[in-house]
Amino acid sequence: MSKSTDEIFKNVISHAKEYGFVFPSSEIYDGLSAVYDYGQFGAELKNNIKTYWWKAMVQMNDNIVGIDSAIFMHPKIWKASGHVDGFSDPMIDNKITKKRYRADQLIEGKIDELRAKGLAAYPDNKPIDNQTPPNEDLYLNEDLQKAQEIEKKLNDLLIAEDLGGLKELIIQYKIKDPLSKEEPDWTDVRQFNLMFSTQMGAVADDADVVYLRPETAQGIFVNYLNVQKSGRMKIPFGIAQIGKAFRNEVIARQFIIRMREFEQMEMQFFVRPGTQKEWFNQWKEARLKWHLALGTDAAKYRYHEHVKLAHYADAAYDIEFEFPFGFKEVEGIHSRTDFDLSQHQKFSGKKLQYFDPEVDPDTNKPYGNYIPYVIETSIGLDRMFLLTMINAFEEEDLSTEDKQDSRTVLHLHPCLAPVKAAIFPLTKKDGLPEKAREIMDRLKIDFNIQYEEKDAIGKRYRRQDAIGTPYCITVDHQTLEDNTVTIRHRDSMEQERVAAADLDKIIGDGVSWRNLLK
RNA sequence: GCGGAAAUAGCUCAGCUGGUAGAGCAUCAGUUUCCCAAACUGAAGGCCGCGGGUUCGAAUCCCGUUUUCCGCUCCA
Repeated sequence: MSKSTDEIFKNVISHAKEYGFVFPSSEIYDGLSAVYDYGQFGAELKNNIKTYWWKAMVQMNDNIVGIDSAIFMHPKIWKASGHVDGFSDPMIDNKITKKRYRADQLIEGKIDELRAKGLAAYPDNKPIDNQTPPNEDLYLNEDLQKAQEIEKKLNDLLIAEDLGGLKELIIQYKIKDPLSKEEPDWTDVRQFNLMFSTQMGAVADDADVVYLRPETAQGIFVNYLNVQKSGRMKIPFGIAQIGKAFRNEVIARQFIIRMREFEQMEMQFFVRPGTQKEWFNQWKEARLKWHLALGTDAAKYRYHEHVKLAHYADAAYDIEFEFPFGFKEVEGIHSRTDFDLSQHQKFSGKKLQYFDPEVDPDTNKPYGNYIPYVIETSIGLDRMFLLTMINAFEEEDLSTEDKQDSRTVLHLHPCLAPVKAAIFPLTKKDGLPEKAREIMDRLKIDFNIQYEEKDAIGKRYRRQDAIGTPYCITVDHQTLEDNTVTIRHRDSMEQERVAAADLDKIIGDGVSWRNLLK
């Protein structure tokens, strides 16, 4: 990361705060780590991004519908999804090297080491899978025995969630810091629960633990049958949702890139098994197009293929954006197989099958009952927000030979801009304010409009540039005579004189969703 | 959570070896101004992050604490 890009990122953050886009949460109480609030313009921009997504996904696709599921869900859902087990890790630190490890992985490392050593004792009869000795029962040597013994203890401790036991195990078998030859000084093993839990019910004794959802997807899966039946949906079809999710990140930093409370825009697309690859490719392309339609330089985007796939996936790509601190994931497109629905079928005991009456040309019979496969598109709204801010942000040098000059401008797509137009009387007298307000009262029905009469006209233009307002309309003395105004364009800073009556159409065309969705 | 750095007006900062807080911009009121910032007059704005200690006296020295930044660790 060069200094200047680092600088830009810092400037975007302070710009976001200074102009009412993003504030640190609870700031007057010293803040709350990794939690942020969206201010007056941030909320508008965020809403506009949501609208763009919702229109592109739900409104433009007649086989996709949107839902809004609750954040609280039955605790069993997170057992079924694997989050209860997979989302909490026992961690241990070496006080000497200051390195942190997952305690279970440290022990597994020891097991692997012992195995390798033990297996080396069978030179003539190399085991095929590098794990099992040639004849386990007969020839278990000391190292292999020990490996087996530790493995069993590890599993027991993990199931019992015995953190003290894990530490004892590490000390007992003299497990070293893999990165240091020195004798390690271990801290206690601590559990990092990535899911937030809370209690349901006012009386604590009776209360069951419920989790704040760590992803919105499960709210879609558990409603899959409701939506399919009530909407008479036919495969392939999708369910979209925008909503908050919560993760207790070990380290949550880098502004709104990683927050404890964040918002996701997800769509789960249900398809016939065997067709997932084709749909996966289609959504992978469609989603990148959605990003590029905003006019972002394509070179700032790239796909990143997951080589190591999660247990439920058979393909996964991320869409990454080049932030000032490097390429980071903004959106994931994952082929989730039938894992989630199968799990929920198993844990809930409810059949989640779909009867497909279409005839398979190969067998001449209907496809019949199956659990659909799922293609997921999941975009982080807050990351999209930051991406949009960074991409739009420019400190423009307008200096001429006689005068130093610069402006800070957000080149937001007009559809996303928080304020669509600002209206200024050129001066505060001669009836210009009244005229300007009259025009504004008409425009504000359709558009988010700001009115400003304070300060020099140039200053007012620059203030609007800083929040990305695409149009500034100025009422001058000529307006009083012939009802024309000047309209000034943010990016070019050029002005034209138009009839006040044409403003609705000019602004309307400029901020129309047609520009993005056509 | 660990290590390093930082914290003074809304923002950017100054404030030397301890002597009771200052600038520019921004804000507010007014003046000026017929189209691209920083014109004029005036005003307001500070638990010097918080708590404790040393001292006659602390923004300044010491200890603790909180928050932020930069690394490390984690990331479905």
